[in-house]
Amino acid sequence: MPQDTADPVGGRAWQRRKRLDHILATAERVFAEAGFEGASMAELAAASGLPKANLHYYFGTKEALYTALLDSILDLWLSATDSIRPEADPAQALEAYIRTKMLWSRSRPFASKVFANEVLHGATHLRSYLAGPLRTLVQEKSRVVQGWIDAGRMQAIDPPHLFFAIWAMTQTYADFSVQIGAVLNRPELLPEDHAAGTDTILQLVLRGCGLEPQEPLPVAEAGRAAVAPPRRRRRG
Amino acid sequence: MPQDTADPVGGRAWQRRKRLDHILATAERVFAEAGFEGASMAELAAASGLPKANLHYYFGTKEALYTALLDSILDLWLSATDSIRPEADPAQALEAYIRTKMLWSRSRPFASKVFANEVLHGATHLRSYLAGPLRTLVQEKSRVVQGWIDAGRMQAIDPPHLFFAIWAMTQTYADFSVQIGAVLNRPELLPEDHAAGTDTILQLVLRGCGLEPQEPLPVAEAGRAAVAPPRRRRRG
DNA sequence: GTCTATATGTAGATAGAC
DNA sequence: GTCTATCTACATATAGAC
Repeated sequence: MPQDTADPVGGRAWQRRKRLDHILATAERVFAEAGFEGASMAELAAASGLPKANLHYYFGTKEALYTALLDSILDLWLSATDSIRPEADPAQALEAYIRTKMLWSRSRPFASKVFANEVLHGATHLRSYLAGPLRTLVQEKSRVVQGWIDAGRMQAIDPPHLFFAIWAMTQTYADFSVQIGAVLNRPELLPEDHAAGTDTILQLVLRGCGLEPQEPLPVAEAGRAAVAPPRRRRRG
Repeated sequence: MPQDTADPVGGRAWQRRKRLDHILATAERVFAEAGFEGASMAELAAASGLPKANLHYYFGTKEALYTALLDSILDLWLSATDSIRPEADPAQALEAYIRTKMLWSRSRPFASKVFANEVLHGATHLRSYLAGPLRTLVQEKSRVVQGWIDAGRMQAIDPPHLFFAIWAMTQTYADFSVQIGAVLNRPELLPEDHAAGTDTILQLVLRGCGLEPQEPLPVAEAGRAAVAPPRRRRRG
């Protein structure tokens, strides 16, 4: 479609950006489902409704498209730990972090899968990110957690490994959703499955860190996994 | 495949099996690092020191080789939950399960990665396994855990989601070892990293399920308070 | 900017000598 | 059983008309 010549409000740049975003959004899904090698430019073109040549026009190579996609995902990734600050309440901060991560597993499962696939296969395109910004972030947030421990505000635990555990537990609801769905006997995960997962992770992390759940929620019995047997309250 | 007539000690069949195992062992590493699509028959042949044509002679197609590899991994997978039996002590049973899974992440990281890659990309070759034997196993073991909960022997928790959490936390030390290594600033994970991970996971799961760690380390410090921070080293 | 037609490499798979 | 040489298909990437 031909572009107009008058462009008073940045219409052209805007249209270009819109197409780039459209291609990236499509690529996120396709690369998530097939991996980098498994996805072909023909498949990406078909999925985005464009001829192959257009993808090359916009991104040059398949690898450039892929790294552009990774970059757009990383922008999102680093901002999740905002709640973990020295002055925050440990239980509230960890709960907010876990809920944020679980929300992403539900809303951006393809982004999570692309990231997982890249790390799984050696993180060739992510080495500098992992050893740079991510490592720095973990060090910084680990000092915050260690500060809480030293102040007697929570049980001692190895902070970096606590983060590894939280990442693993939350991202598994995106990366391994096929497995979880098969075990729960569902074609795909339901919101209540994510809710049950969130509750489970919160219990493990908060109790595991000596942080009793704030106050048993009045509606805590709602939203359990359908496959799970009914839950009794406490022992005794 | 032509069978020989004279085979007094099974030498030929044994040699054949030995070669198959050699190819599968090599394929486990190559498929783990590159994924199914990313690995080529030429690469597999080079890695196993055989001509390409031999791989085709033994397995027919690349996909047949891959599914044979998956089968050999699944054989291993289902046996880890043996410690979870009704009459067992919940803390000991869960600890044994977690230690077994962590041991596999250390000793068979490639197997874990192949499995992870397959699930990540839709589990095309694993659907019947996930919805069949695995689902059955989880249901069975979930009943055991629910029995412990109903008997007041542990804190209430959603059993299937507890298993998802344990799988995620333990397998991340194989599947995402590159990320963990980068954050910990190591070229590859050390035994002590796995040990620290095991301790962290055990703490989260056992305390999270209301199961105090069995016996505090014999390193004195009499009453290790539940929430107190015993972490600080000797001060002076 | 867009898209058809095509160049060029490499993949999986096999034929056939040994 | 083993391995070299080769076939066919499809991958990425591009040339060049519009």
